[in-house]
Amino acid sequence: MHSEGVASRSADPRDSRESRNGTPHLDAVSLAIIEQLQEDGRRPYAAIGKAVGLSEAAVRQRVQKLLDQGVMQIVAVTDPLTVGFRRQAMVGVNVEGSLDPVAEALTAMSEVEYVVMTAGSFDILAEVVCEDDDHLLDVINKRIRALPGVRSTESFVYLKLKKQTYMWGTR
Amino acid sequence: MHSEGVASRSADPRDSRESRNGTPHLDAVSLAIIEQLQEDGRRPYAAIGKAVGLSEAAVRQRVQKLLDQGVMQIVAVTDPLTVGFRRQAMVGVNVEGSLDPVAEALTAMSEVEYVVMTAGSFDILAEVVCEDDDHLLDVINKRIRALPGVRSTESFVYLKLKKQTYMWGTR
DNA sequence: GATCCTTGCTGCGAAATCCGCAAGTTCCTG
DNA sequence: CAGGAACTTGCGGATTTCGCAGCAAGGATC
Repeated sequence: MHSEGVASRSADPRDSRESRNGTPHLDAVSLAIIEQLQEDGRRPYAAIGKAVGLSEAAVRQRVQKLLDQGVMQIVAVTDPLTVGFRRQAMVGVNVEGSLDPVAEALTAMSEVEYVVMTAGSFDILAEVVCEDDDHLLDVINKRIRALPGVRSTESFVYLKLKKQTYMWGTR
Repeated sequence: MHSEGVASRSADPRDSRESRNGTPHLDAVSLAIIEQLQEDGRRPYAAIGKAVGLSEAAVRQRVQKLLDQGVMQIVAVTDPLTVGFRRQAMVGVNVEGSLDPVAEALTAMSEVEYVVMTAGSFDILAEVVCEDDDHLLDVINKRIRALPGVRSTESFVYLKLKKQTYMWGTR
């Protein structure tokens, strides 16, 4: 009952509650704004406002807030291959002891694009982006396996990237 | 000798050659433009031009071409959790027969964000983004495992996303 | 080597957008 | 009821975007 439509005047951008990790919930209007910017990160505020039923100024304020809160970022994304990174791999890591130090160390590596803790036969999955085979080998064998707490790793070298989307909420 | 500096007038944006898959190579200036837009996808062309040593119009043309060619896209990216997708998983898939049909089928699913063919103990890795446990269960057990050619799957449910970057080339 | 053609860059107005601000309204909360 | 938050409308001025004409460099052709 707190939002009878996308253009409802009483919609609260933060939707009162907060989720467990402290990140704010988003109402339908902010979702719609994000979807607009997922289609085109440079779309003008007025056009977004027309699409979601808000004034240009309001959209501007919302976008700024979403960016400040870190809920969303507007960036250029590329196919790594095109930009000169020819070897990528997903690395499954098994850890003994606490996961956090290992995850932190992985996060600190510039070659590591993606770090996620998982349930399953790996404790951590990390995506590595490298310039060539030597570089990849170096990162996996010399740096990741050398981290204290790392019991074992398994690598999945990328052969072909088939899909890469950034369209959460746009379906 | 075809590029003695970032601001060189004779730098060829396509760098003459093409890579094996037909995607054009990028010269240093285009790389620099991409880096600027990776920091802020809405940065004005004039500011980028100042940073990379090009006129505003030239930057505009280059960016447009990069977008048209599909080398880069400017989009809003979010943490899926914040946008209401509470369950994510990486799914390793083993296939009997040819990989392509399976990869295509995965690519066609809206819940699948990421599909990559790999070397290693999985043939394909797919990242799945779902709203809740039921949704995730449905996608993995009913839809992915049901695909013809899928021999087995193994799931890694995400517990915590530690890092997510889009900064290829920005190091 | 002269010519043609393509590509990329510059420079420049005109149009559109962004940005900050102020006043007024509505709704919710303490 | 007072206070706060969010939105709207309206407004200029600064900035940015956009389209176009002109020019220079490089390659291809004859």
